[in-house]
Amino acid sequence: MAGRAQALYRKVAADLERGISEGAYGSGGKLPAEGVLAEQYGVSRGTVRQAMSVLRANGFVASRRGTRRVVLRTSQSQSFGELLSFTRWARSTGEEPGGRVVRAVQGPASGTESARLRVAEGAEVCRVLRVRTLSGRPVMVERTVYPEAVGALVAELEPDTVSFTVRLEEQGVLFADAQHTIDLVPADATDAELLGCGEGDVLLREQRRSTDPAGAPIEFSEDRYLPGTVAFTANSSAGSGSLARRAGRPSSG
Amino acid sequence: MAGRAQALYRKVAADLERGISEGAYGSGGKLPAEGVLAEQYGVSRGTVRQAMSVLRANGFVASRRGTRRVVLRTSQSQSFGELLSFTRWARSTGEEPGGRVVRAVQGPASGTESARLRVAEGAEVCRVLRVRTLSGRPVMVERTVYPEAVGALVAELEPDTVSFTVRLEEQGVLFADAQHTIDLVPADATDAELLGCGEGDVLLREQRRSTDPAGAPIEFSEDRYLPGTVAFTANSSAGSGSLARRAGRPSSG
DNA sequence: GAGTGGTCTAGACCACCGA
DNA sequence: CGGTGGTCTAGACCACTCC
Repeated sequence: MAGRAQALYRKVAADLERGISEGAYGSGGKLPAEGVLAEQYGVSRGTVRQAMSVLRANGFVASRRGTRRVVLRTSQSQSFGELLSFTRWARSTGEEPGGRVVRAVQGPASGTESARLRVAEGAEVCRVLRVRTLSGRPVMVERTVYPEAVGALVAELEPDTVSFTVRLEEQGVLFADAQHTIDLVPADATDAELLGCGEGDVLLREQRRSTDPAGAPIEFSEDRYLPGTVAFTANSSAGSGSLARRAGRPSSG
Repeated sequence: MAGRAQALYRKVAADLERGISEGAYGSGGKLPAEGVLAEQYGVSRGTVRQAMSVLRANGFVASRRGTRRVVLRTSQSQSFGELLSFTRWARSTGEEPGGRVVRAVQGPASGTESARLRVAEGAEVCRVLRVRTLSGRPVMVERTVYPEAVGALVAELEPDTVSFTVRLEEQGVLFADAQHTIDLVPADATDAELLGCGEGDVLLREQRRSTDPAGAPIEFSEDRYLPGTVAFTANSSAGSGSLARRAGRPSSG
């Protein structure tokens, strides 16, 4: 009963998510019991529970012993790809994304870089500085470091390539996991010039370390957004929250 | 084999997390196979997999078919309580937390408030404005709205109560899930006065809607931090990411 | 007490990775 | 080709909620 293009439990989860976002159960409404859903979909209770764990992780339902699951929110969820790719995100919001490479250099990894990319200190890495635009308006400055193997692919891309992420995926680079840190940082001279703001103005910073299915780092990126251009959302639960709060500036750049 | 204070899979997960953070497998190292762990802990493979799903959700391991799981990070993870409670968070970082109620009023819920707390429009809600301090230094302004039942408990707390969250939990209010939005917002006159910054200065905003195990909203809070005082971290994966990116100011306050 | 979700087991087959 | 994780099933017992 395995070996399908898409796992059964993912189809069930997707179907339930569709139902929820279409308001089939209402906001705060109750989902059918596991047993009922199992029969409806013709699957075992275990498969229904696997689907439910996806919905729970995405913040759609609350669940506890003794009562049926309750709808927590009805909005659609965003995909992993839209989180990693500025281009995909922009398009999903109806905006026209753009990007321009300001600088791309190769060189030996610093101590910080080698730790973040898990390569030997002094190993060659590829650094790219880009401005990202929405409908021509600069909104974000992106500083990305790639390990040598990925950097070789990046180096072959045209400077005006809109989405590096999409191109890398086409080359077989798979993004599987990412760790993010979100905080504030004052704009430096480069940020100010590229974004058209004042030096020292506060920007929203997202640092991101993406890894492939084998756990090997693909990129480390530091993105700085102008105020009012972006918001991040997350869900957390007592069982296992992915979101956490840290003190001050953990790795000020 | 059920009916324990803590589920077996949670003990296994906690034990593995401890091993990982103590470097027993190294950074980027491989974990033992599921079958091996099942035998070691004397549990079934299903229980080991449940434990692994916790580790995966918390960003500790990457996993794929064909090879053993790989350690992604070795740092300790924060608890759900430390995410929701400013006080617990501050103490976990070695700081001395403080809080002062600036204003606490009751009144009919606005349209926005009623939607956020899932109460009828015009239903009584309790609004609290507080300054939060670290070692006496103001770092955050907190605007929280409680539904009437919770507000009644809050109203009985002393104004200098350090942690409302902890006191509410003592009264039997259980926090089970939360949805968060993180973005930037300019300081208004109140923020500026309470935080000692300029009006219009950019602050980091976290909006949070917490619900109990039944899915009923407990609070809606809007917290505004001074730059350099806080950072949020999150993990996401292709399977089911809890983090997402949204456009502009989704619900500007 | 009936209904429901939480936990655990045992076993099966498959897809994938790497030697 | 053996080892490993991914998926699915069937069944069991328990804790909890609500009537």
